[in-house]
Amino acid sequence: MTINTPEIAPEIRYHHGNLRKTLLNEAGVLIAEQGIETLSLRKLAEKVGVSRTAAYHHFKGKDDLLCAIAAESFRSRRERLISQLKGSQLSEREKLNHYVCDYMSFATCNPEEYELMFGRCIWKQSTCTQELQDIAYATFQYQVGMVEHWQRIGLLSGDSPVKTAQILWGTLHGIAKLFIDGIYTDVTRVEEIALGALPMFIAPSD
Amino acid sequence: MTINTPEIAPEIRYHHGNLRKTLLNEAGVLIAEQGIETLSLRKLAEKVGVSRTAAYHHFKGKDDLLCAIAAESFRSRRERLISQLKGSQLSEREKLNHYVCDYMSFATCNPEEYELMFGRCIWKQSTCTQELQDIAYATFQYQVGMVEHWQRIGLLSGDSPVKTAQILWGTLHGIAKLFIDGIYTDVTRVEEIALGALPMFIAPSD
DNA sequence: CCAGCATTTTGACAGTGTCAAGATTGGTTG
DNA sequence: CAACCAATCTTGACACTGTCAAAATGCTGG
Repeated sequence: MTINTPEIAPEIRYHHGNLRKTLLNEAGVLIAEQGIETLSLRKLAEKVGVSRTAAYHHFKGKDDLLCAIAAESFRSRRERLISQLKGSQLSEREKLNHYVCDYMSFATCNPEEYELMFGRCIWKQSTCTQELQDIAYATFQYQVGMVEHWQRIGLLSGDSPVKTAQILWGTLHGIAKLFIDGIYTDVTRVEEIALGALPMFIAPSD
Repeated sequence: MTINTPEIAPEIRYHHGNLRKTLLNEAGVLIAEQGIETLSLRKLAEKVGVSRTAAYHHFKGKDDLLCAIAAESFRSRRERLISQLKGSQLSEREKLNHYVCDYMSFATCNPEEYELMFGRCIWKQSTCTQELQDIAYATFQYQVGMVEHWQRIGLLSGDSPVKTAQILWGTLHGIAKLFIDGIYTDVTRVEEIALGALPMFIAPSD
């Protein structure tokens, strides 16, 4: 029995093996494809090939699953931020430009993932996971650090790094959201608008 | 017949009389109280004292009802904008300040209404009413006109009025949304942040 | 080999939006 | 005044949804 390798020929078994990770992955695919509000645990279970309530032994409920996906997104986003600014022979001004473009590109290319990370469906509930809160706060803090650095070298204006970071983030977030939510329809100009907003933050040279 | 005044003693009648308006009003109350995603047509019908599917003879469906509420909000918002800037002995700079504060105040004091007007639940669907599109576009155009005026008198910087209006609106919208959606929790500082962003748009006073 | 435990399933319940068909009423026309 | 008709509302039903309790199943340590 079970001489056939189960990972090469994953036939239907009662114990899935790594259902939690599979659920997270497939849920991410479904969300990206069909949107975050039309995701249902039942559709997800059917797609994975498992019973309706199987997910409840790996997550406390739907919100818990969404929080786990969002936390994973924050982790990957934070690592991308770090790797982008570490090894690079770009000038600081180019790095700032690149950061803005990358932020808008991520938002417009992965609108449902962005909505999940920064949308109300997670944060408005009081059921927000501590894990998610931690990684999200860490990511924001890292961005505050970036702003602080750009202020120190005289690239960005403004007094308080936190305040400046809040305004900068708010601006990018607002423009992105107006597109993602379908109020602005011309997606090709989202980066253009964001870059147009950037000079307001730049300190007057000399 | 009908000597007894039906508006003073509104006993239960088969024909409600003005169900459409009542549904709109009560739906607005429910949304403001309990949030937009927890609004259900059945709860609404029960509150109004009518059958589950009565609303379907006045609206094509839930989306249609939401669009009608949002359209009404846009109308009232537009009128408020106009009346604020018309009769007022404030300086133009004070008017701009007032506009920003009022925008943030409206968003934070009526978060669910704001979410309904500018959130994805309406605009992402393809079922957006033509009436809603028209009044929303008119409202935005009015704001573009305001920006154009402030640019002409040298108060606001930037070249294209549309572009500047997009960035300004995006900034206010982003900050408001970060609060409304529960990412920023300190609501008392939302106006402070928005006013802190404003100087970036102000033209340098030669 | 078997008991215990983690995992998965089945059954069920309360909600939801929405459609079709029937019931009631008010206004209009003969 | 009466009869009809269209507008309005209700009842019934269906397919979904999230979630819990109890039963079934498979893995694993003793």
